[in-house]
Amino acid sequence: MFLSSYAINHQVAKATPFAAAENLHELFSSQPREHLEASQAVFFEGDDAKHIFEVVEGTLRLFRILSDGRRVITGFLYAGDIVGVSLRNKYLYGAEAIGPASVRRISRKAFEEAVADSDALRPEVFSRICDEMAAVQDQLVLLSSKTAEERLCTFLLKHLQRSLAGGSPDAVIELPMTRQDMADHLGLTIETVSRTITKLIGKGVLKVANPVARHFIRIEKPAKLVQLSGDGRTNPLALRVLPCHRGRLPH
Amino acid sequence: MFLSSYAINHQVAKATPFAAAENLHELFSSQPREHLEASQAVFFEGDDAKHIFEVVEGTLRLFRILSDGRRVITGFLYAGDIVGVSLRNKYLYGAEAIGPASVRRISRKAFEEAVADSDALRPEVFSRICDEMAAVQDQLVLLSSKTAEERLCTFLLKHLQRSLAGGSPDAVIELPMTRQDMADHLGLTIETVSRTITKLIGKGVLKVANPVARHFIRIEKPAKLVQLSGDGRTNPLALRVLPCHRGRLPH
DNA sequence: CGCTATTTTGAAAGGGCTCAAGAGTAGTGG
DNA sequence: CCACTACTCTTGAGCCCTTTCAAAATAGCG
Repeated sequence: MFLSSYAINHQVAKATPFAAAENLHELFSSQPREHLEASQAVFFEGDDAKHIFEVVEGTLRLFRILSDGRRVITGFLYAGDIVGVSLRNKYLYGAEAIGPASVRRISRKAFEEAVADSDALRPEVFSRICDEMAAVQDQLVLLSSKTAEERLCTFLLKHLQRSLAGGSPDAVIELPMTRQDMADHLGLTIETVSRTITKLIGKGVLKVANPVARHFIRIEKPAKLVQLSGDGRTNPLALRVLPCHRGRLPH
Repeated sequence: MFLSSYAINHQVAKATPFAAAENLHELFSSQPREHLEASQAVFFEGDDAKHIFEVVEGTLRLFRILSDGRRVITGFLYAGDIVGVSLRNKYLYGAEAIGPASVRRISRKAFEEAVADSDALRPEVFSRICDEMAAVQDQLVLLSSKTAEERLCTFLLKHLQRSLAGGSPDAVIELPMTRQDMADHLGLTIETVSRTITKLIGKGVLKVANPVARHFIRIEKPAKLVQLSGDGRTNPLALRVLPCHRGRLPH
């Protein structure tokens, strides 16, 4: 597994004319699919950001490694996601496949030219950047002040929403990543993740969907999940009452 | 102080022609300055993002409030910074002045038109978005796996770099925000921030520059600060050896 | 079936948090 | 000039959640 973990070879991305593209997905559709095995890297942190990638199938993890070996997973990418837009010269993080996956790529140069030429593409690029920024901001809130249980529930909730938005009828979500991946993403240890999931099962909030497939989880009480996630915003108007809140409520 | 904490009145930003602007700063320079008192809000989280702001002087804090009153400061803005670019319909966070400050604003519409029309402005907008993204990513790493001391040192180091880049000859940095602000930004409590600073003074790393001005801090041992910040990246090549690092090093 | 990787569970330790009190620092007004 | 008040910051003690270290259980795969 580890032996196969080298960055996929950079193929020559021809400077084909992308002028006709109506949306970002179309921009990639003419490019060949590149297959990735489990744990195979797409690029590394610090590499020259020469390409933009679209995930065709599978899941990717974005990560940074600290000097002492600690790993931080800044996000996950799923089919349809695009990576590399909000970067300049170097990739800010590494990207690798969690399981079998495939991507398409186009060169940054071709991408930027296509976007500059197209009035249809620019809003979509902007929209994706905004989504990415919003996601990172949410993650920042999660890491800075949520408990282990709140982090897990927030994480599961996001996956549930993604699943439901994708047209899935029931509340079963797939978590293709390992517990360690979840831990590194949520700023916890693998043991705490495991314990917290056990606790949530004990509360009847969720259930492992099938003993055969541990990575499928059924949400039994979505409302409870929302409540435990700590995201229940107060009335927005209340935010105006005391502009300069402190870290905790006055008691 | 709290009584004055209402959002500044939205003045009519005339749709003046910004076509001639060579850079983003110029875009704002024709707009009137709006003065802010301490703790006065520029906008609130959830407000319609109708304007883009440039900080002229002073420091702003960007924050989000959780349902139970906890506050997360996602970042600080200093003179020359621009806020509101990477947002869509609503502001993702509130913004308020830490001390006396002033800003200029232009409407989002005028901003977008100017950027769309100018080949000079687009790269600058993109560049600022990338910087913002890089900053949030770094903050994410900080919150997800750094100790209190590492967080403080990282924070101080960033301010030191800003100060030195600004042409300041000595290693004295100004921290206009309160300890509570720092705590809410670093995911710590005010007590831990205070204790950690005391510890760093004990180690001889820093010193309160002047008893009169507690918000000025002199860095005595910059090298030590870097070391304690935990940011010492390993050789980038080493990152390629084991693509799938775990949360901690094998022992 | 046997090996390995992953996950779960247990017990103990530790870092940061909570609660509480004290020490500076500013501003106000007599 | 000093007392009074309000606010920020510091310091102390005990506790709790998460981590650490260790081992057992489970799943995956040849």
